[in-house]
Amino acid sequence: MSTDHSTDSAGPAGEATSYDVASVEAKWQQVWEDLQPFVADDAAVLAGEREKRYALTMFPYPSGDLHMGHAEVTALHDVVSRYWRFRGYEVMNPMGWDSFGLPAENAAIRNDEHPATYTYANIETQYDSFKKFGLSFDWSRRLHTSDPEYYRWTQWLFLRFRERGLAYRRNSPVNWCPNDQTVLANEQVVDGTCERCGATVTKRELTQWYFKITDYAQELLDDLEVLAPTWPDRVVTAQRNWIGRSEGAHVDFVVPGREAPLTVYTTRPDTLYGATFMVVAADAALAAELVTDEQRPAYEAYLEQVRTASEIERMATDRPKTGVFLGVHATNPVNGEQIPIWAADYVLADYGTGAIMAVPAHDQRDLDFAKVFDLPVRRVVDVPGTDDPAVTFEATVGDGAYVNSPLLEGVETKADGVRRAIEHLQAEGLGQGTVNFRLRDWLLSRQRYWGVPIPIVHCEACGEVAVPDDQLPVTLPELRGADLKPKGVSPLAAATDWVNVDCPSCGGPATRDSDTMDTFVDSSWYFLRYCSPGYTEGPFDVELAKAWMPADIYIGGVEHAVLHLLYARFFTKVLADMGMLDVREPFAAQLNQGFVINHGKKMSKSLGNGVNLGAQLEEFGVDAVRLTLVFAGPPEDDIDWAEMSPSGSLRFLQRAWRLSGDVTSAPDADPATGDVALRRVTHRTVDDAQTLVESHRFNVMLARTMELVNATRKAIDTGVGGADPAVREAAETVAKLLSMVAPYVAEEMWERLGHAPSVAHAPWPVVDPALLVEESVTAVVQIQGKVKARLEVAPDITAADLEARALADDTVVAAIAGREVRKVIVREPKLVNVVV
RNA sequence: GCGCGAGUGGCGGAACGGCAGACGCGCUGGCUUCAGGUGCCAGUGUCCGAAAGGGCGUGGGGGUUCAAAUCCCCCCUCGCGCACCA
Repeated sequence: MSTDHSTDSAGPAGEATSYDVASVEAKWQQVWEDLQPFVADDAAVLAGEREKRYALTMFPYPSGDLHMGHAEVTALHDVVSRYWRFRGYEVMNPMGWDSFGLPAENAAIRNDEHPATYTYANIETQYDSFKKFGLSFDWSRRLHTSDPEYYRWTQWLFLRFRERGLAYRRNSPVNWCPNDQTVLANEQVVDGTCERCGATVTKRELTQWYFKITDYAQELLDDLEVLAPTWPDRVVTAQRNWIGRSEGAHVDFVVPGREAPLTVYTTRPDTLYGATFMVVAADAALAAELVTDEQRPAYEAYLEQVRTASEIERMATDRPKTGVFLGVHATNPVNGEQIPIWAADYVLADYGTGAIMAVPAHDQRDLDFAKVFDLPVRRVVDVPGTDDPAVTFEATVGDGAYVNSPLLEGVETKADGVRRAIEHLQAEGLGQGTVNFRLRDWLLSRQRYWGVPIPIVHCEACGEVAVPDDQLPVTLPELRGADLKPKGVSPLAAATDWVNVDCPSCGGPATRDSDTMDTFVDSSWYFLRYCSPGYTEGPFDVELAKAWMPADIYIGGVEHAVLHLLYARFFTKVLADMGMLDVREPFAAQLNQGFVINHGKKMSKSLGNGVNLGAQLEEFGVDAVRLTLVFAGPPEDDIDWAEMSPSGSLRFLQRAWRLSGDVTSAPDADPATGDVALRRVTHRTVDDAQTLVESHRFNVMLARTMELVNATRKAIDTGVGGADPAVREAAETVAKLLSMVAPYVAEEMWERLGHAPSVAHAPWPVVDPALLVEESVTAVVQIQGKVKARLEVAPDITAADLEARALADDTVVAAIAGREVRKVIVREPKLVNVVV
């Protein structure tokens, strides 16, 4: 189908009735290129000449060309940034590429080439598409995280973090993706599978680099309160859950024959009398150490079984509990009872102390375990309305009277019980009140090629040695094709020329760390680099970052609710502690756009239901596609492209454009001499548009713009006519409002209205408050809350007058029909409610 | 299981506690047109009615209020997030 929506056809007066989309796009792309209208002026902001606004959108990964999702998010971004520019702010509006990562590496293996080939070719494709899309980005700030000039500073930051004890190496079981042959951060494991490729994740014991994000757990949690008013609830909640703060106690259990006590973390120290056994994580070192020789074969067999079980199996909550007795006992500190210590996989090695006291009566998981292995169940809280869990096998968790608990006699609530128990434990030196977090340290090592090399050298004599700052960047060796195939260790390890170096410290033989960094490291600070992209003295110019930060809005997908957004917050806090930033939160406000879906389903290659952005642009033009995306509904909602009408959008744009041909007054005509009724509509529309854009209700802003177009059309055809200056004012206002969404047609209108480009440089219409006051308003009269009559009244009518007019109205009198008027509520000038 | 969020015409969606359905899509009829498309005019929640007019209507039930799509409680449905975190 090759529908031509843009053929000029002659109207009755020989006037063109539509514009040609393709030629208009070509024309204005060239003009914008020449004008360079969107470069942010650092000097103006540093000097305090203009207030700054920093509009940020999550930068894309360069896989293929842009798709509908990119189109939507950048269309929304452009509304905000163009609006801010209109309102006189100095707007920074950058874009770049998150260009390290696996897809490029996999493509390189497939095509026997270097990952950079795929990466930079796609970047150029996307760059051209962004330009065609008419976005007002400041391309002078363009960056790519895979450029050595960029990743030099990623390495620099890593070294600074390490100096502060915030980057460290340790040996521990890690999530391993057998397909990508690399480790994954906890955050990248989704339902036991690799977030990227979907392969079932397994565990491996490896020495890996970590960022100590847990040092900032409390602050990351606390500052969510600050963000809550301007961040989406779901993001704040997701982060709060992810950080997972809980309050409880460490309790020491003496293990006879062992010097150190076995310490557990519990949120229910008040149920200590009900602890009838203990469980240690099967894969924790502790379990291997505690097990008796007699039980060792059984334990090792169990451990083997646990290790080979996939994450998916392990995480299935309804699967029967498994475990093995370790052959040892511990002493319950409050009653001296000897209780058995078991190993099981339902206890996690890396949460709390990796060991728990099991209170089966009041914890369902412990009860399930007790049931399987026939361990005793002792109720210590008598929760009203429940039966003994030992009988029902339903653990109880509510408040109740403590039983079998001498220390807690007379205590009635859980909160009091916990408090009393902690006081006792602390007084007796048996334990400590404490706080625990679910958040783990961020595992950043990756055994892949296309990422930032970790700037560390391992020397036999000196150990771990940082590459000196003046030797940064540690650049990637040139590897391609089959060299990059995953082999369980980083491909860099095989590049012997690159790996073998002299120790920077002693000059002896040493090897480079051959892992690369998680690409989330790259994206944790790119928004700072935008502030001074060419800076060579550090990752960013501190003065400029202080001037531009925080980003006033961050637009992007909600899929980054925990990963990227938490990491970026962490980096910002560390950099603030280093004195390089004076904000502790990077993103003042956030907007999560919905997905563009098709026929009710997420677009995907496997479903084959993708909508090709390029084809849509070809058929309807950039403006119509952008208008469709922004008008579809609230930005947070999903858009089902199958239910949208880009052809309707184009029809509207043609209708708006036609206005500009019907204005016959001079460009400098004084609007004050124009028709007041139309001027009222214009000024009311501008006033509303401001509120609507600021509250991100862009779809309603467009609805108002459509109403203004309709009103202007009516004025031209059946009202004051095209020569009235109010018509010019209205048409110019349409061009400006529309330019935030449909820049091509807006420029075209602006030019046709006799102005020099660009409409983006035109002043925002100043709202005349006098024109916001309506000549008359429609007051409704309700009887018992039902509307019975409407009255045209002056906006400044008094309550008494309005009531009198309402009660004198014929239909009102008839509706009251002699009944007794009990009460009259008057909300002048809009409403009267009569209660009879 | 826990936590968020959302339910409004045929559809996307509007609506400071105060006229429900703005704006648009679609559809129906008419004008323009050789024709299709475009453009223009009128209509379009639902029920009764020829009309005037009236009844009913924002997932269901209850409540607060002169007045509830909007606030409160309970329930249902859908979507999303987290999930053996002691």
